[in-house]
Amino acid sequence: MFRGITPINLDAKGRLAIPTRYRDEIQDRCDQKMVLTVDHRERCLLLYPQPDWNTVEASVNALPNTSKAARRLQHMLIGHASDLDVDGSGRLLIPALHREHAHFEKRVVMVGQGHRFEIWSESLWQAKNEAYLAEDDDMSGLEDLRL
Amino acid sequence: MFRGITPINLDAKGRLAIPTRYRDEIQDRCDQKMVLTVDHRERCLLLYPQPDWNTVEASVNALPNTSKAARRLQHMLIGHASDLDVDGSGRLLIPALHREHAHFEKRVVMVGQGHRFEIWSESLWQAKNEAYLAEDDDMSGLEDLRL
DNA sequence: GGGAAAAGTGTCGTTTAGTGAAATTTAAGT
DNA sequence: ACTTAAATTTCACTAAACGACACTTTTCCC
Repeated sequence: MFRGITPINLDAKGRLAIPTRYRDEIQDRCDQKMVLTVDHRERCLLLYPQPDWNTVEASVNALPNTSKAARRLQHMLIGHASDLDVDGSGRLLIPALHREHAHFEKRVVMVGQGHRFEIWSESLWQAKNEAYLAEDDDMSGLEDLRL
Repeated sequence: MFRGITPINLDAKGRLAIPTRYRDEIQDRCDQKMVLTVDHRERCLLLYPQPDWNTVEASVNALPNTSKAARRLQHMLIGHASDLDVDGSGRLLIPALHREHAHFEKRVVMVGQGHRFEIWSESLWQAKNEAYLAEDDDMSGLEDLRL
């Protein structure tokens, strides 16, 4: 399980060095084979170990393509999915289009989300957090939740 | 399986250079013989290895042609299909009519979609993505989906 | 039918981006 | 505090993509 948030500097070629504490698990789980795609509602990227991605892809593809929401998901998630290999130094080259899509400059944050990671431009991430704090706290539908 | 998204510049004659990472697979799969057609609901082109196209064509032809939707599919997909050979430098000449249909200028993106590719004008692709991000997030019917 | 122009094809050279390795810096353990 | 190991940054090399050029073929017009 991936958890925690790590700030990372991309290098001059747009490569992202994976935090050391995740490397063993990634090695075990997918033999360095990852899949990068975009989030369909936020300007951030999603990084899956390949086996986990395969299940996501299968369930998205199984949706009825009469549904508009389903086609949107298929277009965004599947359309942007790219296979990436972790190199010998534990780095991933983020394709140029993905960097542009998520407005990456030098500093990004890598956010563990269980079986996948979110990757944000640091400035967008901060803005997002500020926005959440400022928002009204509408917890309707979540009344039974104990935090 | 074709996966990933690649930006490409068409040359002055409207030729598209296939990304090298796909070339071996295309060579194996169809001996450089591809089929290009148009999508029936988006302004983009679809590129199949010839054997994959043959199965698509067969199943579209098998549809009852009493159905209006079926005739539309046959008209669009089969009507616009054209055989293309990858040249010695790994390039495809996109016929002028297809370029016009999909509003190609210099920059296009090639999107791997499993057994086929979508090819978009870069500006249309970006516009489509922005539209999706801006859209209201109506996920009704997809409540059980785990991404 | 001949000529010219346009469209198509192939090759080459330059530039840019991707890859891998090396070296310096940081951290950790003795 | 010093040694060792590890991680990150920098540099150098390789390969792919781009643009340019030249040659071939077809088509349209005279």
